[in-house]
Order: sequence, then structure tokens, then C-alpha cells
Amino acid sequence: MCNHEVSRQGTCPCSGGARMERFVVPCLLLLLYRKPAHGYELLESLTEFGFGEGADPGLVYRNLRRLEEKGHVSSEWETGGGGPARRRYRVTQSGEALIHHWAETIKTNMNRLAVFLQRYQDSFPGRES
Amino acid sequence: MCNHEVSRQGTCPCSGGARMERFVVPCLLLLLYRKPAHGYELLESLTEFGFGEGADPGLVYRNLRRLEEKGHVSSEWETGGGGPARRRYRVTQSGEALIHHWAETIKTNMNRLAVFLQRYQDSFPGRES
DNA sequence: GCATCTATATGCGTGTGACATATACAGGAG
DNA sequence: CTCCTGTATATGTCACACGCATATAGATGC
Repeated sequence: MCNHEVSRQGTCPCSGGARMERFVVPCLLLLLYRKPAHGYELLESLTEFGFGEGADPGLVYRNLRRLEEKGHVSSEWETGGGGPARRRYRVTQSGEALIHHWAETIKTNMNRLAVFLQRYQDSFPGRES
Repeated sequence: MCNHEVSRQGTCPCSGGARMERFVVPCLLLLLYRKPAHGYELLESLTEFGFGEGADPGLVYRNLRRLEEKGHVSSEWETGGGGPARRRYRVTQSGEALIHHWAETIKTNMNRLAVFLQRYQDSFPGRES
């Protein structure tokens, strides 16, 4: 059974269709708003938003760096406590504003998908899956 | 006021975030299922699914060709009737199956967005926009 | 002849993400 | 001491998707 996985080399005929561009960004921001965290932690928390078990570290770290460049998050090195040093991120005011902006975009997206599904059900009545 | 436009060089800070990869594909298939049509016609009908007035012709024609390569649509040249010749597309059985597959993917996507918005509203209570 | 509308098609550049790999510290097992 | 595993961050590479620009061409009207 196809699980509509997000992957380029999967067998799903609409492979990649589950990708919403840069959706990881608002997810990271919201997680950090709720609680400052480091990348590795976020990597695991992302499952909450439907990112597969073990999201791509590259995706997470690169987006965190990029958000920091733009001033939407800030970070500080955290040594001690065992294990390698880690960078603890927190959202800035600008980052908080960005969350709200993304929320609007996501509402728009959801409406588009809802419109499609409505039209789909109109075209295929009696098809309950 | 920012309209969360789908564009790479817009001013929207989540520019591109409104893009759902290959979302145009199920839209084309559903339009063609409802009524066989040629590309130029689809180009205009796509507004129904939230594609901006005057969607990119390149996007439409390339995807139609690709769908035909994979056997999800078929086409025949249509001459006569004034104006240049046009290609009339229709969905195949395989294409119809693909619509259902995409519908599942889109439901999954919608759930992900809904989860995000739920978490967002939990984190920012009393924020009605 | 020239502009316009209809209609299809291709070229180019950039951003994005999946996947792979590199690096390094710490703790435990053998 | 060495090896392995787990934690943690970072970069390289590659393919692809799309926005934007451009090319081509028939038909119609001025």
C-alpha cells in the first residue's frame, strides 16, 4: 500500500507531491516559539508536523542558519552538560512576525486544497475512501 | 498588503511557500476528466484552483506533455475551426486512477496544514485574523 | 503589410530538498 | 586502549520544478 511518501525515488506516482515548499520553516519557528531548542531536538520534534521519522538533518540545519542570517532566530553555543556543544536557537521578534505571516500563507494553501477536494468529490460522487 | 503571492521574486517573506509541488498536475487531470480540452483552455480554467490569472503556459504545456509520455492523458491534433491547430487532451484510465491517488496525497497534505494551524492557534490564542 | 489574438513549445536561471558524507565529542563495552 | 554507538552540527552533490522570457505560427481584421 502506497503511503504517499515524500521522496524523489519512491514508488509513489505523485512522488514529491507531498512536498510543500519550505513548509519546514514555519514548523521550526513555531517549535522554537514554544520552547528554545537546538537543532537535533527540532529534528525529532518535526515528526509532530508530519515529517517522517528522522527528518533530513541537512534540511533542518541549513534552514536554521538561513533564518539566523535573516534575523528571524538567534543562537548561542551551549557547552557543558555532556556530549558535543550545541547551538540553542530562539525566535526573535522578527521571527514571531514571520510565523503569523506563514500562518496566513498556510491558510491560503489549505483553501486551495479544500477547493480541489470539493471539486474532486463533485466529480466522483459516492467515492468515500 | 501582502497577498502571499506565488512567485520567487515577490516581496513576500514566505515567497514560494504557496507552492505545492506539482499541484498543477491533479488540477489538469481533474479538469480534463470533467471535459476534454486543449492547453490554452486549461490555462484559463486553472484560475478555478487558485492559479493566478494567466498561469504560466510553460508549466501547463510541459506537464501535459509529461502526462502524455506517462500515458495518463492522450491527445489528438484538431485542425479546422479557425485559428491555429490545437491539441485536444483527454484522460486515460491510468490518468483517472492517478487522480484518485493525488486526492489521497492532497488529503494528507491538508491534514498536515490543519495540524500546523491547530498548533499555531494553540500557541497564539485569541489571535483571530 | 502589420498588429492582434489564439495556440503550442522551448530555453534559461535559480531555489529547493533528498540523499550522502564529513567531522567531532562523550560514554560504554570489550 | 580501542571500537562502537549516540549525540550534534555541517557541507557536498545532484536532479528537478517552476517562474520568466522568448520563439514560432496560423487566422483575422485594419
